[in-house]
Amino acid sequence: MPKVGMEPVRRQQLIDATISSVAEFGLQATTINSISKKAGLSSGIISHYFGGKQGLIEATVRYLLTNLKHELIKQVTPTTTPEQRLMLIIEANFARLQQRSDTTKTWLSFWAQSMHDVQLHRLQNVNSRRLLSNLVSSFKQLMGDDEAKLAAQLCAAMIDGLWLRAVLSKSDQDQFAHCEQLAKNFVCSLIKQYGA
Amino acid sequence: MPKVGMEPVRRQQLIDATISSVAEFGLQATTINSISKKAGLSSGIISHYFGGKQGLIEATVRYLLTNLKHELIKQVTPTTTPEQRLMLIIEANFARLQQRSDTTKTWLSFWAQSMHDVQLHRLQNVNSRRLLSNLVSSFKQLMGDDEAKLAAQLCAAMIDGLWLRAVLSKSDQDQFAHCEQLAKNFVCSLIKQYGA
DNA sequence: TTTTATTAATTGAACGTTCAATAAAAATAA
DNA sequence: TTATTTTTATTGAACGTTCAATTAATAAAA
Repeated sequence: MPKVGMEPVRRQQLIDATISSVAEFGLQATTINSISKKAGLSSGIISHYFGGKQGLIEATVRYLLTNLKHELIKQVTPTTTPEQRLMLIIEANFARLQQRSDTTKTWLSFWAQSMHDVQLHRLQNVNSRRLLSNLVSSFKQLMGDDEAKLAAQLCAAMIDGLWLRAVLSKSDQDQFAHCEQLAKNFVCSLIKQYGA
Repeated sequence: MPKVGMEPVRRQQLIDATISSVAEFGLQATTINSISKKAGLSSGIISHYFGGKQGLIEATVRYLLTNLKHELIKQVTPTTTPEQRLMLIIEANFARLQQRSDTTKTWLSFWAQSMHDVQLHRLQNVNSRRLLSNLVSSFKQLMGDDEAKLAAQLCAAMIDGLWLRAVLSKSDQDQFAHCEQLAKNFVCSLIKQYGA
């Protein structure tokens, strides 16, 4: 079996299997056995590539976060207007679901766990602050600094709130799309309200 | 030691200890030992009063939910205006923290777990729908039915979103109070926007 | 004494980690 | 090419730990 250069392949296999297992069973019931079984690999391989279960969990979170970041960056061009940029931010955040339906439950599990895990909390904070700073810089081009900060805070809360309630009520794709539209409309009303 | 009529006392002791343990260690690391130790009781008592760990977990969630409900009901009087009622709803929801600082982490843990636990998901849904229906009925007295439904959805998302982001960033009491004020201002702007 | 409340000890299953063994590919030598 | 050695990738059984649940014993109250 052994071919050279399997490392990146195996790492991705295990990360995918982790997302799948956490989505299906929850973080609590996710074991190295449930992961390795889904990956079609042995349990020992986890320690070999990630140093242990905890290392794999963290790598999985990092993967989800960088994915979210790239999802946004790849869409933005020099000609993107502030309004368009705000819409793209919303789309990227709701696409946490659209691209893979099983990632939503995973996000929620990791958020909860981040309250009791220093490493995960650090990663979570980076992500949360990036969303806010992206929003602030976009709003600042449309209104005063103070208004922009307020608008960004409300917008971030609205995105997370709509997303959270959709996940918790096990919404389908259509309901998610509806929430995404609500978030966009909300941004428009913020611009109208505070816009210079 | 044994006195008669200890059941309600012990039950509450164990529920309090569960909240405390989940807040400190997370749901994952909460064991019948960590709970019973915090309660100053033996681990066997959990099975005696709750049939097992799962029974205690569910009883704890039920306790938190009924508490939230009572928090709201006890404030509402026949003379409460719709605007006042909306403010009370927000206060009750943010008071999930104010009354006890360790309950916030507990809420988040239980939300995440509800994605993989049928019983918890049922309880969570009841609560989520009650918030929404409370909001809808209040808004309906201030605007048209369709506008009220929309306002309620946005308001529920804003409450949960602000609350979630405050919890995840480990905000202090002051920052929570600030978020509560943002939520109230948001309700006011909804009324101005859609109000008849 | 009988009942009720509680503890402390015990059980067996499940967990993450470790590690010696193995199997296949790659590299080298013939 | 073919044979041999070395490296890389992977396995799965064994180990020690931890957990929830159960059990028998104990202590106080009725």
